[in-house]
Amino acid sequence: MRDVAALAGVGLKTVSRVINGEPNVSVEMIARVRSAAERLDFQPDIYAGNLRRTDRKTLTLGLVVGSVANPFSGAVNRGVEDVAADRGVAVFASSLDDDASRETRIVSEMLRRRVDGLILTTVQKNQGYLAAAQQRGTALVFVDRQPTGIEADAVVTNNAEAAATATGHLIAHGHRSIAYLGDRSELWTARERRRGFFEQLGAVGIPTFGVVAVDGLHDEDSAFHATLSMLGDASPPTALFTSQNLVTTGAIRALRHLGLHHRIAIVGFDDVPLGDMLEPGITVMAQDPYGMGREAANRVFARLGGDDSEPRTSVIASTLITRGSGEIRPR
Amino acid sequence: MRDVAALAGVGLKTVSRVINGEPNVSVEMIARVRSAAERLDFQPDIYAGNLRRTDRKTLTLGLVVGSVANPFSGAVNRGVEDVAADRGVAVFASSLDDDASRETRIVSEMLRRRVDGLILTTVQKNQGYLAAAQQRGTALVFVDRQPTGIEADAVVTNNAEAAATATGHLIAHGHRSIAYLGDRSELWTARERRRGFFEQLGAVGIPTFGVVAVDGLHDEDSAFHATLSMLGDASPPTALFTSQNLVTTGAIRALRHLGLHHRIAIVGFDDVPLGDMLEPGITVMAQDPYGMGREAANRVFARLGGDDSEPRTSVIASTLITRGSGEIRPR
DNA sequence: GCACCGTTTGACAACGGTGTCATGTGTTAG
DNA sequence: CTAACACATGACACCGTTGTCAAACGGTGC
Repeated sequence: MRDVAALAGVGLKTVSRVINGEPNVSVEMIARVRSAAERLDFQPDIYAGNLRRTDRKTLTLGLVVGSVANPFSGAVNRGVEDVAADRGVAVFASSLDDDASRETRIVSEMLRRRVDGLILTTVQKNQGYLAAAQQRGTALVFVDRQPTGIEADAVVTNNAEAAATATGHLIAHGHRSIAYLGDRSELWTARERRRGFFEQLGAVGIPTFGVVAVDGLHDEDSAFHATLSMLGDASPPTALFTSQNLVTTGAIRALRHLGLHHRIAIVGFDDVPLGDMLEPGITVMAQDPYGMGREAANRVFARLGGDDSEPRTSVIASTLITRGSGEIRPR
Repeated sequence: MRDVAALAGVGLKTVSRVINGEPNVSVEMIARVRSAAERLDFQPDIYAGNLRRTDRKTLTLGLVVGSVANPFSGAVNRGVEDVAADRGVAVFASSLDDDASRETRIVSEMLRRRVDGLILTTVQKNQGYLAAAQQRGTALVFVDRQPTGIEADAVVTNNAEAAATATGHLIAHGHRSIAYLGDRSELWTARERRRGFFEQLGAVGIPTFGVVAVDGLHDEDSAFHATLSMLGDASPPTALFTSQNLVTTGAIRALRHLGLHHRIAIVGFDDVPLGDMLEPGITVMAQDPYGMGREAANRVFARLGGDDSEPRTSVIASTLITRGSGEIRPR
């Protein structure tokens, strides 16, 4: 900037004024500074400016998700980005792989970069360590998770309700013996879906003590093997409820492996890519990750804009998409 | 930091020394500063430090991709992130949607944030506008694109060669009438794949003037309709080569819509999620986006580390995955 | 006892910008 | 003609941190 000022033969502050479009600068000055800036390809350093600026905004958001390579996280990321981009805000995304030990490190890395807000899909049991950052003005929004040990906004799917609806769908098609294939129970979403599943069974009077339920499935492979061994039992279930997309594909793989994909019903939580083109098509309870990302970003900007109402939890509805696999009736 | 110094009753510089682990500080000082920093939950401002620091590194990378919601881009993103995270570098990802007008804005936004390096999947015809940034020391690496108007590293798939191999695979299964369904020809990758396709036809003596080729397909819908109208012709092709994953799924949808998915062969460029579970399974030429991301990040860090050799293009091989759809023989 | 040296510490300037304020200039009202 | 005022401009301090340098201190060798 000094170079620009020198080249244009004006004071530093005048350059600053022109660059930031402040009023009370003569047209001649504006032209001179503009052309000098152009010639030097001057780009103001956003962080240097923020050092002195009173609002202290870095126009930066941190997003912590499972993995940026996961389609669910990708859609959340995109939702956040779209809202942020409208305000000239850039987004740091970081993958956690559901590894609690990485969480603290990643978050602290982002705080060192003075992000204005953090959107988090946390895995640690307690998020109390974020209180200091929140106190200092960092906007905190949890997405697909309910925070523990701290009061903050959250954006979640109607997990229990949606799981109950999905389960009800199987029951409505005549199933009484439905197995549950779930993710690791440390995850709040997994517990909620499990709860919805069992509550629905209870609601229609299906005894829950005999229900086959496997937890702790976190990838295709573990789901594949869990499904195989489950269906090898003496009295296998007539339908499966899978609580997450990787678990769903793993289970489908197992059904096909055994040639049972036209006989055993399955409803998955979370949409599966190309789920409509399989045979049968995969019936799913589809979440709206893009909408969740948008809502989370909107909450962040509302907080940054001064909204100091009570922390609120936005619930984003999911939709049952029937494609065939959930409508198979038991023999 | 001033607060920490005051609380510990030491000078500013001493705090700085402790935080950065510089030598020649007494153990007693270290303990006093540490505990004060702890009590205030002090996080150094990385950008303020970089202002004065001589190396001037923000430990930040910019990544410009098609869309963070696209699985290909997601995998690239993850590859970049994994390499960057090892060095404590954070990644800004931004989606372009192949919209040339957004490119300049997004890049300039990143330069204002003083990213150490930029990894770009550009769409504009010319990247000469990046020369000034490159001059100033920003490491530039193009991924899935060959730069024009500037000399810089690139990481690409062996597009032409892989397209030729895929085409050869169809020819080897008896096809002589193969249609080409391609992306917009402004994209370098689309042109390369088209070239590989036609060169392979030429190589085995199939006259190319009669070949049905459609360009400009950029989403499922356009590919769906292009495929429908193509197969409604008097003498439809016996096989399809689709140059991109969305085009592939659009074409598959059309084949199923017409009930031709077991009669017309198809080989897609770029892998399709769950491609192995369709019937028939989808034969694809799978790229390695994760590997591309890693390689791109490695190139960036090599340049930042002082490597000033000639710009080089890394070619990442792709793999033909046969699953059924590419092995259908013509009637 | 004194010069010399290495270690520990803090004062101060600097990084690239912005906020504040004073100064200079031209215009308008009385 | 002068006071009052709005506009245009730049000098200067400051944001949070690190590089440089000098000062204070204790130990060592002569």
